[in-house]
Amino acid sequence: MKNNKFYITTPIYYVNGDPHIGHAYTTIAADIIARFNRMLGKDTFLLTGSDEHGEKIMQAAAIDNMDPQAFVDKNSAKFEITWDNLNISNDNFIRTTSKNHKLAVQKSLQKLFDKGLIYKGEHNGLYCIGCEQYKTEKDLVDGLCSDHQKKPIEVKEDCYMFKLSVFRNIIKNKIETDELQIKPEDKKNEVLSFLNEGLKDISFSRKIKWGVELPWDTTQTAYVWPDAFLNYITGLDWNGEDKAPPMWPAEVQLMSKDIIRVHATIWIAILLGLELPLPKKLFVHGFFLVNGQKMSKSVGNVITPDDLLKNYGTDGTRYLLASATPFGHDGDISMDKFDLKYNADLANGIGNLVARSISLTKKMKDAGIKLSTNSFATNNSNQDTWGDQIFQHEIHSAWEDYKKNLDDLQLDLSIRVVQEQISFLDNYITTVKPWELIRDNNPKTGEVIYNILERIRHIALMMLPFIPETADKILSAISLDPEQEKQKGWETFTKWGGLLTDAEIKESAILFPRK
RNA sequence: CGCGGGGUGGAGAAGUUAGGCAUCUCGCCAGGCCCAUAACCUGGAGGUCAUCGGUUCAAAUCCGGUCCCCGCAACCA
Repeated sequence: MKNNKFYITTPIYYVNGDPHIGHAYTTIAADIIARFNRMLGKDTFLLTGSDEHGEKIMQAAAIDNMDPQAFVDKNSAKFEITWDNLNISNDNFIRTTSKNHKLAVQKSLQKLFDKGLIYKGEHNGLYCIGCEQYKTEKDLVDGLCSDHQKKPIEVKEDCYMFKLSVFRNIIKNKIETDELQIKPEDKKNEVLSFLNEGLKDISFSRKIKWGVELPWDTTQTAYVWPDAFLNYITGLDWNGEDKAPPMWPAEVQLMSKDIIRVHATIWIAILLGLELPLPKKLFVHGFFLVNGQKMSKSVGNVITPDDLLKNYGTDGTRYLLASATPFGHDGDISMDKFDLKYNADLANGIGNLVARSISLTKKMKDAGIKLSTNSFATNNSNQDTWGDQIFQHEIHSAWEDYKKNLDDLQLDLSIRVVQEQISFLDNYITTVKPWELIRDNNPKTGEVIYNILERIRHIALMMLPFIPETADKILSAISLDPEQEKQKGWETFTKWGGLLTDAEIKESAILFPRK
């Protein structure tokens, strides 16, 4: 029954700071994929949310002189506002401080504990007295705390451990056989070679207050792994019962490359321990570099979602991020490159194309000519290379390519298919010269303009997952309602001829002003 | 020999799984068009596909060596 469902998740973001471009990238990509699957008619659910427990939150809250709960309320709201500004169509926003989530985490931990998968152990940490906090190896420079230039002391602390090690072989097998897909291929290889080195048991709890209390030992709270990862199911209103909700498992879990290992090991082991189904696919995308450098506050080259929104608007930002780089690989970005691409693809491309098409239509109407589709069927004997057969075939194969690329999550490639359609139509207009047809009152005029507008309809629908507001504007301009179009079903709206010949064509404002 | 990825006209990328005319976007040059947001269309210049060797009728692609660059190495999208 649930063959036709599509569940996609983003990671939940740690809300000790503001949303940055990487969060936006993952979330926009997930939204595009979700919107595409809704277009296909699938029962689609998009989940994102925030990770709100842990020591760093406590510290950040203390610096702001705030209660942790008030602090995460404030910060997770910033994320929700950003997603609103980016027109993200998430079906839920899961917060790890929500009551239902905490309850489900506790039930799950108890279950793992009862099965003997959690045992009492020790956590060895590097503690910096200056910072009053634990450091990881990565935090250290030459073995010293970067803030205090002191060597941290080794501290042993009681905690509960999770038997991750026992899951190595089964996880390896599931990945090798693609029962659990990891894409792209190089990331799968990386995970497999990591698994070859073996898995160690990991700490599952800490002695800090800000977290989910362990049911059997309230002096400890859940560490990030059981707390954060379970959001992917609690986000579906799961309360920890034995059976997963019908939407689970996820078809796609999106993430960036820095967290693939923990997902492919710890998260999967938790699911195996709870005897819940595994996600179908973990898809890993790359990082952004700015002019070849890693984005960092100290270098001062950070580009924020708000910077992009201010410059390019909602749809401009969505489009530029989605097409900036091959999906699944690192990419180099800069505001200069964004400006170029904005002008080339959005202003000069789709924006100008729509403007010239609508203007031609208006001139045609002023000349008293109507849209028509009549004579093509009887007109096949002519030598016109722009005949309707070619025209229809072209659009059909374009839809196939488009769908194939999006099914494979190749966002950048599907955008390229649409760009080809735009070029094709620009070329058609230049070649057929509708302004001459109108002037000469040529009997083909109505058909030619129909062809142009019908093609605009297809382009707008292809763009719908990427730039929904703009697609909406374009469809409205040719008297179509996006929701009604989608209702017709994929097979219908991708066919040639969806535009009505009596459609009222409205002028629309400039879609993307040039930079 | 820790693991993984990469080196393709001036810039950014595709193509490598499956060998078969080196492709796309931006930039540059020349022409065209006059519907459109100084837009759009056509043509052109520019590449020994990092490098050396091998296999083959044929190599960016397969094999071996060398030189560079970049990630990861347990809670940074």
